[in-house]
Amino acid sequence: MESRCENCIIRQFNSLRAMSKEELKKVSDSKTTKMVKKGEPIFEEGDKLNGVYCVRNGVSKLSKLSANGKDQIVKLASKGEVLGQRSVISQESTNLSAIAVDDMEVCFIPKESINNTLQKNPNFTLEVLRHMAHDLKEADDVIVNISQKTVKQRMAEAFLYLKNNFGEDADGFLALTLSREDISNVVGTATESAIRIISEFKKKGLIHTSGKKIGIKDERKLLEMVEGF
Amino acid sequence: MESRCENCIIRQFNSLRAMSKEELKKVSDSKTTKMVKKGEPIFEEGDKLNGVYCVRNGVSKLSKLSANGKDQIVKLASKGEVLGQRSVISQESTNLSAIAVDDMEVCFIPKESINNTLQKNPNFTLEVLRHMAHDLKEADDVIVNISQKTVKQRMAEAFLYLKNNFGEDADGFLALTLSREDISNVVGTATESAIRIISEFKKKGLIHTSGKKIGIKDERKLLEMVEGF
DNA sequence: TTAAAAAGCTGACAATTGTCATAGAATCCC
DNA sequence: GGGATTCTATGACAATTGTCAGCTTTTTAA
Repeated sequence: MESRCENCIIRQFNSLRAMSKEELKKVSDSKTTKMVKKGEPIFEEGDKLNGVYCVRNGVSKLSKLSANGKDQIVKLASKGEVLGQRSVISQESTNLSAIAVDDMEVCFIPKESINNTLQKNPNFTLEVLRHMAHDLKEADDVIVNISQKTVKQRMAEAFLYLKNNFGEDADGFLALTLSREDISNVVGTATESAIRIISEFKKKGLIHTSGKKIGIKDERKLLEMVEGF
Repeated sequence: MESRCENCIIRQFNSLRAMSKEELKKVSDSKTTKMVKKGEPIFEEGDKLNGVYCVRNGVSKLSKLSANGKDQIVKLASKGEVLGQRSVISQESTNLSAIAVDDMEVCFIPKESINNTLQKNPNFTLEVLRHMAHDLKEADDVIVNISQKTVKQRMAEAFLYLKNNFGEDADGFLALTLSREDISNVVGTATESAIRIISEFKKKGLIHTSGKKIGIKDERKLLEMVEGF
């Protein structure tokens, strides 16, 4: 189901909102919509991107393969986020892979529309810049967390992050269900370690699980653990 | 010794080069130059910055304090780099401290000049954006390195990084001399671990030392170690 | 529906890394 | 110039984390 960018509410959440009506019309005329099934890539590390992808539905993991064959998930992007901006801006091939965690619906916007607007509309550029400044700050936080916190602390933090950013379903489970392997790749640890810590948290009554679903039981204690108590 | 921004060659290396003559003149009239002694802060985590700092001489470490009381060095900035951009752009207090590793000379540019140009000169904004895109890509690499490589690999990488970015002196030592503690804070490990690995590298003939100075002896083997052989 | 594949789980063990204690070397500064 | 302080270095030990192996459960697809 196609629609016009001018009317797309998703736009309210990202830098596209700083575009003028005319610019949006051009974008809308050149964009294409794409369905991506769970597990399929939107793009992969090293690809040269000819545009950016705006997430309409579903969640994507942005990850980077390390020399030892493990993926590190750097960011989870959902509705309203724009993927591939950095690559288009710096005109380099992308350093991250984007893989669907859910079934997804994304809009592809050719780089010409983006670059054109970047050069002509300072408000748009500034808006993109603000977003990127935010991402960079977050990246700094991730660096400090990974290097200074224990795996257990980072696991606790990851669960809280998932709750705060993706919410819970009707039964009190985290709305975004990740495989144990994905969780370990967010946290930056071995899958077995992640599983072990999940078992431990369950025993301690911090979380509860059902299949691969995880629910938070004692948020306060998880928070204390993140802080180091 | 004061001088005019219009004539400053440092500018060639950073986003200020995208400013027009008039804009540069305004910047030059409002800027102040400051000497910062080794060990002194330019600004500290949580400060609200009223402008950015352009490094004319010396090296600064950008670090973030973690809950366990250790600093994590996120970036080493030298001649030509602009500090505090992110904070000024997002109008938040800064998330990093900037401390002089050397004696430094920096120019302070009030945020009004920057913000004004950001709103009026798309080329400048785009240039800043490109820089930030680059920083973000580097930050992703750091995340993957820290989470997927061993301390030994990261130490080897740090030495190569120091050689490539700051060069060597006449005697073949790394031009930028960091304390063992700073090295451990770049790598994200305990100071004792860093020292132990330095000893080990010395025994294996990968590096040589003289006091706190470190020189690279076998670059190839260090590289192999980084790659995981 | 069922066989195959993938994901989840646990134990045992090894490797890595951090912590604490201590001592010598270098540096600072009065 | 000499005492105090900080930095470097190393040993001993403990804690954390990763690896491998084997088993169970869940999911996938023929």
